[in-house]
Amino acid sequence: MATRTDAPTRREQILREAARLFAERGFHGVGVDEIGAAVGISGPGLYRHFAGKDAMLAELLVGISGQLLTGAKRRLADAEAEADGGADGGARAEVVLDSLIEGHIDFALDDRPLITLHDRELDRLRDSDRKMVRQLQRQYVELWVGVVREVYPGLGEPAARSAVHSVFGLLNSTPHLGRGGALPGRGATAELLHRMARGAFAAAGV
Amino acid sequence: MATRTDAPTRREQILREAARLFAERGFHGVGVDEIGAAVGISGPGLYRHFAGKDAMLAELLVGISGQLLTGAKRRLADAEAEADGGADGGARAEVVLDSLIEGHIDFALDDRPLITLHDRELDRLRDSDRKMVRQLQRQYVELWVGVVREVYPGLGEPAARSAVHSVFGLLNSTPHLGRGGALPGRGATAELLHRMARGAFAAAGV
DNA sequence: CCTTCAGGTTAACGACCGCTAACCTCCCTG
DNA sequence: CAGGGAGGTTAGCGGTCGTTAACCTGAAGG
Repeated sequence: MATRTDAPTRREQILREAARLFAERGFHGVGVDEIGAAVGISGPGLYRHFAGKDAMLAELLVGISGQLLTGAKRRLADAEAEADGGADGGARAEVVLDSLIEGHIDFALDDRPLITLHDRELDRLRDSDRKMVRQLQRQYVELWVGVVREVYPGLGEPAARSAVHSVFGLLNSTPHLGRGGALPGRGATAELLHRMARGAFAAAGV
Repeated sequence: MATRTDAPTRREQILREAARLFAERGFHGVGVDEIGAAVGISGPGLYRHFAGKDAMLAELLVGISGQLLTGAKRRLADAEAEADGGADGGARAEVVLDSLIEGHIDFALDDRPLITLHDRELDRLRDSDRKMVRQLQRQYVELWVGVVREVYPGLGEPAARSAVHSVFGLLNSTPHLGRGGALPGRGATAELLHRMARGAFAAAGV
């Protein structure tokens, strides 16, 4: 894993602050002057880095969806490679499912503003960008559905897809946990979410 | 139960359409002219019924929160009255929890736009309205937490609160189930969500 | 040393939006 | 039948917002 030690570029800085502001007050609720102020430059200076306000949102959403999908594919491939000796497909699927859940939880806990934007501001995109994001999201969902149905063969495809969407709703609830009296540490929260997700899937699978 | 057969008033009509539009494109993304057009009158005509755009959102959010809380209190009281003979508190708590889940699912399935607004546009309210909504939400959560801890005594209060928020995230995922390939009927969806919620709680409770 | 260019600045334009003002038109009622 | 209020209409004001234009500056490169 290539951990970055260099300073974030101005572009990345802008994207980070824009994501935070969009998540807090909504896309239309944030002005470009505010975004500029958040990174120390003023309003129209942003246009040296982005074509417009829409372009920032597009890059954020495409980036999120792509990152989620790429991570999931990697986890799937890792598990395949690791267990190429053992013939027990069911047990391998269980491991993959746990890995997918863990990855999604990491994302939901570390990038709450992005997780918020992800299912809130999709309709503010240009048609082409929105189609791109939707396609990435669909691939991500279908990857989960495949793994879930391997672990719970009794589950039909529509039910599995509904179950996956619902578990996403469960995992993406992390922004609501912030306000007042959450669990002590990040680890405990992650573990609780993981157990609940597995419990929900188990209950869905007959 | 007093089922209404009379036609909805203009006010209610406006609130319904406003809720739908706000949920689709966000509070700031909808103009008053659009809301007016959706009910057949034009722009400023709305001001005969509401003090302003903010007032519509406020009435919607306060109404939702109040309705959820009132329904939950009623279900709690009903269960207390119904089981005043049997001394088995644990079994009664189970029944109450099932009833709470059922009520929340009904709401999430029947009023998807409202459920969407409920956790998306809260920050667009005036301070006093926002405090009111937050208080109602908090009471609703605490009512759930009490019941959940009765069913799963091993669960600490912070964990129970987190679990409740997460299950809300699961149940409120219904807007995402609409797009393409959902389950056949409303009943099947409700049943699946119910099972998953119970499974999630069970997995949370050690 | 001159040029170039990345990355800023402020001023200002045009569009849009929430809201008010002024006016109109039924319908109900004494 | 007078009149008054409920519920509309259109015109327009004031403010905000995204975007562009024009200009400035400091550092790199030949």
